[in-house]
Amino acid sequence: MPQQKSTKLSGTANAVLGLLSFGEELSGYDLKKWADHSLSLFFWSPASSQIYAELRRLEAPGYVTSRQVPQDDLRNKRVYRITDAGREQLITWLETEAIGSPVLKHPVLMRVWLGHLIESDRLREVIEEHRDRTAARLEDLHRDLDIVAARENWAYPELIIRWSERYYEAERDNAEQLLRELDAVERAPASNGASI
Amino acid sequence: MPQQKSTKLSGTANAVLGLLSFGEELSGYDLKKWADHSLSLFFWSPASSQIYAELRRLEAPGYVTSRQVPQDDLRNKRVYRITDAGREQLITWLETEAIGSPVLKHPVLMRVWLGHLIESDRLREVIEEHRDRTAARLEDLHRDLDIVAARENWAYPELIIRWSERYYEAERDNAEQLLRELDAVERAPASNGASI
DNA sequence: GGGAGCATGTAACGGGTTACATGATTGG
DNA sequence: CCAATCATGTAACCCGTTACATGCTCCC
Repeated sequence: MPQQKSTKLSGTANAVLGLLSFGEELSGYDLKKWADHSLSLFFWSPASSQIYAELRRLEAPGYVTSRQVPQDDLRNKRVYRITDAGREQLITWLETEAIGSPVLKHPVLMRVWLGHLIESDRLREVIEEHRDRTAARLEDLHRDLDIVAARENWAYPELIIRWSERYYEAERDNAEQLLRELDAVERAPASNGASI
Repeated sequence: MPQQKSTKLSGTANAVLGLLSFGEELSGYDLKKWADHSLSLFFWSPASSQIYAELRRLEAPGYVTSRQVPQDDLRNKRVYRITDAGREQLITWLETEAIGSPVLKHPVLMRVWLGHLIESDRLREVIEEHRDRTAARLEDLHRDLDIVAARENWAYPELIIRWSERYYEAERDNAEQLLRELDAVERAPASNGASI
């Protein structure tokens, strides 16, 4: 086994390893979809092209193994499985990697922040859309919960989904509250000079 | 004025322009600190080196102007001010740039997700630390609110801080709830096989 | 005297995205 | 038959970080 000096893996590489750490054999394609539903809740969902790249990067030092799956059709499909070395690498990463503070990139709030440059009806519209998308996402999430809860050994992912439900509820409520406060600001005695 | 074809600005460049859109003359150094307190709430805080780079990139097409400020000492300080063209650019960006969904990068949740690879006491510790840091951050934020509320024309940034307060409160409560659910999971009839 | 903060950068690097390419199968 | 989905990648590019360099001044 080619156990060369581990050239430090990126966060994304470890995230992919994490996806595989639940024990299933998955293809790059599977991983992408899987990532869209789980990873995206607290990390982000890497582009498919990167997932394939990471898989190759993980296979070289032996953190994953792959095999070609014979399909009934002519398509070729390659599935990956985590190795003991891979699991160990992931554990070490979790232990040693510094835990930074959460980072939020929120395009809607960016617009609110720059509210003095946006027509106020448009701003309200953006927030309302966000609130509605959040509510919709919440329903999807609830469906995911049922799926995950049915599985054995998925207690921790279930906690993530429960957490995310609370998170999205708060997001929805915060948007609602924001709309109320926006009303107050805009009917206030012209304190915001540059406002449109 | 060198109004060349605008080579599309990055999100960060527009964020810096946003910081300047409140009308003050600011140095790169100021902008960095300013960003740490406001931008970081809903975007992220760029490295200082990048702020300086963006400023140069913004000055070339005339979105900002700068002037050297004579100090009493020998240090040289350059302050930047947004131009009309800059304000227009920012407005256009806000109107045309697609509003993506929020992205959250949350190292603590990543650990929860991979709870089956972490010693359970350690996991609990990580969450508790996160809860406490969040609570501390909440107090800082409350101080920022007073500062911003005292200013004229800062109604929108004030909304952001209010939103962030609610956000951090939810984060703190979610962490607390997570700890309770973690108890339940770990005293449960061994459903999580690979657990340590 | 020395450390913290002020102030501005450069160079190298890597990580990740977008856009594109290819081709097969399934379902309406 | 056409769109959607399955499935895997390559190449170009940019964005942003890290690490470093420089030198001042204020305050203990």
